[in-house]
Amino acid sequence: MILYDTLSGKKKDFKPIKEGEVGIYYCGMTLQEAPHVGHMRAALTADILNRYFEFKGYKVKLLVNFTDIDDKVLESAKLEGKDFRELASFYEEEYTRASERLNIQKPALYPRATQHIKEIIELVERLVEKGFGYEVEGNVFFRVRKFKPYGRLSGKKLDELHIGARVSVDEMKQDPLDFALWKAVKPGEPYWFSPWGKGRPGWHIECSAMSTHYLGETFDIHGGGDDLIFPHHENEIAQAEAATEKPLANYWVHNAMLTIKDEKMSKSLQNFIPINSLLEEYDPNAIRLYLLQAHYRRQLNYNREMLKQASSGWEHIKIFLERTRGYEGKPIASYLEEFEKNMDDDLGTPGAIAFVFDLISKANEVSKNDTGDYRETIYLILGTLGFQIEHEESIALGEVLDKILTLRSDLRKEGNYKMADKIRVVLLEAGIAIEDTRDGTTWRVK
RNA sequence: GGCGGCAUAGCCAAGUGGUAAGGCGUCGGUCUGCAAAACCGUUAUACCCCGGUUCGAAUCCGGGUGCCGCCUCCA
Repeated sequence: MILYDTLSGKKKDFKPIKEGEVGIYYCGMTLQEAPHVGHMRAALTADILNRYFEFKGYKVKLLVNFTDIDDKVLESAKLEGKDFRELASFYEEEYTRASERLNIQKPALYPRATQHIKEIIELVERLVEKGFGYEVEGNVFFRVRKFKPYGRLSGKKLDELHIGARVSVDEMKQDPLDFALWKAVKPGEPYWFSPWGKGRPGWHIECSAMSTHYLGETFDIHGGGDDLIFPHHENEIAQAEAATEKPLANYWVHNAMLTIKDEKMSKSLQNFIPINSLLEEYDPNAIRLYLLQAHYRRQLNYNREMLKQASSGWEHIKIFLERTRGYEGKPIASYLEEFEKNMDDDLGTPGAIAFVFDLISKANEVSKNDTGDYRETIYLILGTLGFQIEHEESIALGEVLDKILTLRSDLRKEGNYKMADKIRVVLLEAGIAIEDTRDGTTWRVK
């Protein structure tokens, strides 16, 4: 399996640290705003890593973190007149609700910054001891220029950074590039006790502390949105590697941004689509299809038309599965290999999905006896890609519909189309679409 | 200004040296009381432009043009 690694700028063959196991840390979100489609693209990328490694037989340990304390959270809480904990919990709940609906497999853990203050303080202490951190009036800063590899991940040069910089001027910093590991408490703010007095963690430190705490000083994959490459992940590397003198992660995976009208979807631009409102309008599987039909490293534009297209595409798949309901068989090995060939190349979900459509066409050509094998193959692939296929229709509903449809069939034989059509309309109103085909009448839940 | 990425049909999107996947839409056909769906077929002499390398390039090299991301909080 090959993965593109941001640090080396190349596709690299994946080799786990421990045979058969993979540890992944994927940056979730800062709990300051409603989760939007862009956040879900990241969550989905992590989900595909999670599911696909599992499919390949790995034991996966995936962590998706929440930053529930920092400047932005406090600011947002103040604005909404809420306690920051209340605010964070609220958005976290929104996030997990959307994740569930999108059938995103639960990570091993959703670690939160406020639950790891102890680990954070320990890491900051270590950095201070080694001379990478320095304390000024209860604040602790990271000495960026002392960490030589700084800028390697993002390909930035310190002096160039300086030029275009809008680096915050802070009298207390020895160098404008330095960033906060620990912030002294300000009036009215929440705080924790530390060797430097009352205060709270800086923005980047929690990820370094939590990832190494759960996954070890060096782990397999670290991921996140590509807007986090700088400064967030750059700083994470600096903090962790200055302390441990070991690489933080072997592979850096970054998903590209979602844009809307050719602009990045983000809070500051006020152009984001909350995922939960989108979920009210579209089938979660259609949203998943929309996102997975583009490669995760390619910027993707959002608009209604594309969601509509994805909805039609999903209908197509769904109808095939419903039409072949009850067909039995076993997955076809050569086709699964084809699927893997796509996925092994840096998570080629677009190719994998195109292949599913191909398989559906093929399934239509083969004899009824073989259809089951195709169905099972398609089913397995879709499941690995995280599509949710409800396969247990209510028996009672099925029985009732069978009776009604038999009755309607009699009416049609008698030429009573008026009544037959009326039944169709009424059922549609109840959410059941029926279709008359050569082999009889079929039904499906709309 | 620095760094990175992208440019493929009406829309979306794969493909990174061997002659253009797939989806949506369109059009035609089969089926059908009608409807819907399904199925079959159709839809890029061609991959932003100009040069070059090669038997051969969307794919490699050079030069343009346009768009986006990061350099500040952001998935």
